[in-house]
Amino acid sequence: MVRPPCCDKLNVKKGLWTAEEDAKMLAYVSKHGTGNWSAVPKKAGLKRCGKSCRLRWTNYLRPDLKHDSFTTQEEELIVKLHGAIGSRWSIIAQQLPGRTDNDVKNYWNTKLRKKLSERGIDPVTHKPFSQIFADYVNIGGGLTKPTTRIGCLNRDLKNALASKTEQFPTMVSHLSTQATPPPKNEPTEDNGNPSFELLAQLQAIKLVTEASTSNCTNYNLKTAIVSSSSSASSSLSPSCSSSSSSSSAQANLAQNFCWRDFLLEDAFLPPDASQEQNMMEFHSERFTSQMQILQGEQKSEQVPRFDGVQSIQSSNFEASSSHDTSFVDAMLHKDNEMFLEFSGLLEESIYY
DNA sequence: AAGCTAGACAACCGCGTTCCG
DNA sequence: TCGGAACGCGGTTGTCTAGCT
Repeated sequence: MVRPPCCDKLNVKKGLWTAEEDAKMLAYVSKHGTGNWSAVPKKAGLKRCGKSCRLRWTNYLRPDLKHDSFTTQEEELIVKLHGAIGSRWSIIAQQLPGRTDNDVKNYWNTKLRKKLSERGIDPVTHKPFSQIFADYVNIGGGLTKPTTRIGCLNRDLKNALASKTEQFPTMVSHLSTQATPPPKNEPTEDNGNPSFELLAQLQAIKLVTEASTSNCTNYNLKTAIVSSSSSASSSLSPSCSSSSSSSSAQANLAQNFCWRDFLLEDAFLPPDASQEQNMMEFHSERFTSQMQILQGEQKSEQVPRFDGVQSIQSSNFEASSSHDTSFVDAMLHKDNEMFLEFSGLLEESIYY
């Protein structure tokens, strides 16, 4: 890869920042503000690349950052949002004032993932492991190529399987003999469904936060959106809403999409929802305004609006249950389609 | 006391997107 | 319209530290 010009110098310093460097950085920003990071090292007298300066500022030096540990409310919000939109750390961090995407990401990777696993919940799908096991057993008999399925199981689940050997000896043994690593490009943190757009993601977050303020926390709204959002276009910028090529696809998806297919029982309920009231109301308001802006943009561009809120509220919401078509089923269906379409390629990669 | 290990977190890397001349 | 630079994001790696043997 070609290094950015600002990072091209051999004498650029790497590694941890010293207090002296921090002081220089702070002095520079307080005087000139942020922006044009490539010029910052020179102007601030730092032997760092601009990228490193920006990172240090955004992740550590910014005065509005919290440096204390995460609260229970923050923790629960992260879990809910991760369930709703996957590992979109920057978006999640926006809902946590004073936290950066790096903070949230690190906290998730070091604490929350483990915590969920210990509670018997798969941190990727946010479903109880037992349910995933049940799904697997249910579908297992009809599979012609079980090795294509196991790739869907993420490493947390596999780890959990390892620890559950006593409870599920037959299945674990089955998996251990048939498991093959997923293809390099196979998404493991999301579900591989076709893209939905930023709007759907924002609506997902709104639903999550609003659900937490009301009494309907029994519904796993977050998981409902996983399928629509976590494999959305890699770009979350508003421009993707204006993409003409995606508009028709978006309309089709909106027509064919059924939230019910992805609704599950809530796997992670806050111990005391009332504690979150203020925080959730705050986030809900923020999202309402964000939504209004986005919806305004969409109207002006004549892009069909996918109204996930209405979809859920109107008819399908009350029908959600874990015995409906599940997230795992949807993944497997997609997997089947891909296999049929690229059978030659997949055969090669699976049976090596 | 020394060595080892795991956890926490800071920082880097690579890549996609956006901006701008 | 195009190409390069800048920016932003998510995944990964590196470093430090506390606890254990």
